[in-house]
Amino acid sequence: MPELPEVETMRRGVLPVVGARIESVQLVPCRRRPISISHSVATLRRRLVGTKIQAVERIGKKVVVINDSQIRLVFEPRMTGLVLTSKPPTNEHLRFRLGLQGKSVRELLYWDRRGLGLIYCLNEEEFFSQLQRWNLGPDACDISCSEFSDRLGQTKRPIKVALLDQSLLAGVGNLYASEILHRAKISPLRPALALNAREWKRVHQVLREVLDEAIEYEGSTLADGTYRNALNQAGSYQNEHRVYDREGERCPSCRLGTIIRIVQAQRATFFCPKCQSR
DNA sequence: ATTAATGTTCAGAA
DNA sequence: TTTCTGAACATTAA
Repeated sequence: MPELPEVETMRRGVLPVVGARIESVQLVPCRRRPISISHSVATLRRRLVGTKIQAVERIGKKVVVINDSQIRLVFEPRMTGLVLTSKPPTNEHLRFRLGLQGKSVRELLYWDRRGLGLIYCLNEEEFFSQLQRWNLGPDACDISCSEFSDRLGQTKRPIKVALLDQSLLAGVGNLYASEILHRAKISPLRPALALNAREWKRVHQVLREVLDEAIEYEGSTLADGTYRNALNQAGSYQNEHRVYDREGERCPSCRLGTIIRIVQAQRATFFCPKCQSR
């Protein structure tokens, strides 16, 4: 599920690799299909071994490791991927490993249970052309209110679906979209272009509140327990969810309605029909 | 024991 | 042009 808060937690968790020298690159042998990599392992080795890690950044829901020759190693965890610096949840689904030297951290690992994630190793030119292909909107953590409403307010798709469109806004996923709309008291079914300025302001404000809080709590670890931080510890924001996966429970906000689950764009949406009636 | 559902993304179709 | 559908894969709940 890694959405912005989980990916940001991963990024912060692996920051201690900055300054380390890359000693080895390993596509971990695994009886399942190997994880998708943009180039051959030989190319990765040529581009990475012997270089020093300069920075770890986040772009939308991806973690970007940059070395001192401006090669970017990009991890896209999709559904169940994790970037860690210590023991993964299981050895079985360990997919990729960087051996490190010179810092307290000895390795950077990529683990992925379902294996839907991707790893890219890109030089500057490749990175910027890939950036264009990704076509990501502004990051949900620092978009301004006017940019937010300008970009999302153009479509007649439901606001919940618009929030998930990474080309409009980067970082929000299925879980946080429901949480944000509940706090803003906006129905997920409303066409995005039908929101007025006051409503946009409210959604923009709670967007920041929810994401900042979720980062503070180190993300949400759902029932399947997949998501962990870089030290393989569960997040705790799931305890703060007001609607996500709480079908049938009393609405914690108005205390009158009951949380329901609907499907929009083939994804589960949770909301309170009482206080999110419009 | 099947079947549906799970956080994401994208190609290809409508 | 915009929006919808299904698939990639592994695991669990019904």
